[in-house]
Amino acid sequence: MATEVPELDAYDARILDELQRDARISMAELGRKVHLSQPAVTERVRKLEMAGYIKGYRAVVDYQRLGYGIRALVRVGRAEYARVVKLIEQTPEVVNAFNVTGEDSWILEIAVIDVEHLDAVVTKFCLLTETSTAIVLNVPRENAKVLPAKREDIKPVLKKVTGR
Amino acid sequence: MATEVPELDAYDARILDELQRDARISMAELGRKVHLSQPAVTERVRKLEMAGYIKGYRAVVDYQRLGYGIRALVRVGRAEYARVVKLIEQTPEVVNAFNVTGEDSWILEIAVIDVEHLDAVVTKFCLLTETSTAIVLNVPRENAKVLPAKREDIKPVLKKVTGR
DNA sequence: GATGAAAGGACTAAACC
DNA sequence: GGTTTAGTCCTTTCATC
Repeated sequence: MATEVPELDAYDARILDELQRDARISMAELGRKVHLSQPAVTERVRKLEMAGYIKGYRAVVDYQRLGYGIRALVRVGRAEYARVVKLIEQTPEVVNAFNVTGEDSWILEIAVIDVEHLDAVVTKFCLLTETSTAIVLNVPRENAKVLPAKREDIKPVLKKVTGR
Repeated sequence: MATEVPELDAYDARILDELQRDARISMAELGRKVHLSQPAVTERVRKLEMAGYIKGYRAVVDYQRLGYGIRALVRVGRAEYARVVKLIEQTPEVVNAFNVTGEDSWILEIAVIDVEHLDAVVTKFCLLTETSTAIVLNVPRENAKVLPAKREDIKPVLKKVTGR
């Protein structure tokens, strides 16, 4: 449900912001940044975790640096759901797998070493159904921070044709 | 360059693994897990950060819980590069923006509150060029862990037609 | 790289407002 | 909900092996 999130106040929003910026910040330092005492922020972070707003904390690694020279987005056509999921599970090169509406049922983000490796991974999915591969040239925005949704942030679309 | 990463040994690989699992683990605990002393892991983590293998640490938030009821992937056709980048910069709903090869120059991952909000965001890009929107139904794999690339992990493709 | 010691900072739990 | 305090644990920086 796309409800508002009235249970989150400005402190929570700032805490979520800071933890998305640097997840390894100490609770004492976080407290200083949001102007709360250390036990207070610690308790709020615990509640945000318990309520499922925060799912975890992850180190962000550099694919290129780790030897993955190519990132690609692979569109995969209609195929039996369970078969695709199983193949994804057997393919560690898939870093994100979206099941989506539309002609292409899946969009997979993969990280591979080189073209030979790309071939090996894409071929596995080609055996199921049609695929279409796009190589990532660059990523001007990656894993942007997300704040609690506020409906007033929606900028209404100006439609040329209005009713009545 | 898609080089190997010989400068990373098994300890570094385990450290990267653990920090991708839980970025807020203490250095003492991390040391216990990878069987190194605490000063030793601390130094290794510092080096991994300095060398750019680790780009940072982020809290992973739940879009749904934060009020974003819809995630979508928007394919955006050919358009002037700078104009697209500028529009992305002005659109906080874009959480990932991939500039890719192929007919669609961009694939954007967006998080929006509801259909009205989706309309507002997609329309901004429609004004530049053609777009195609696919709603995310589910995400069986999200931000999977990545380990240092090893060429021997590539499973060679069995081609039906072989040369000579 | 391990170990050990010492100082500073961070975390937890309790009492209290 | 918030703060403060006290005790414990963690981290950092030495030194030494």
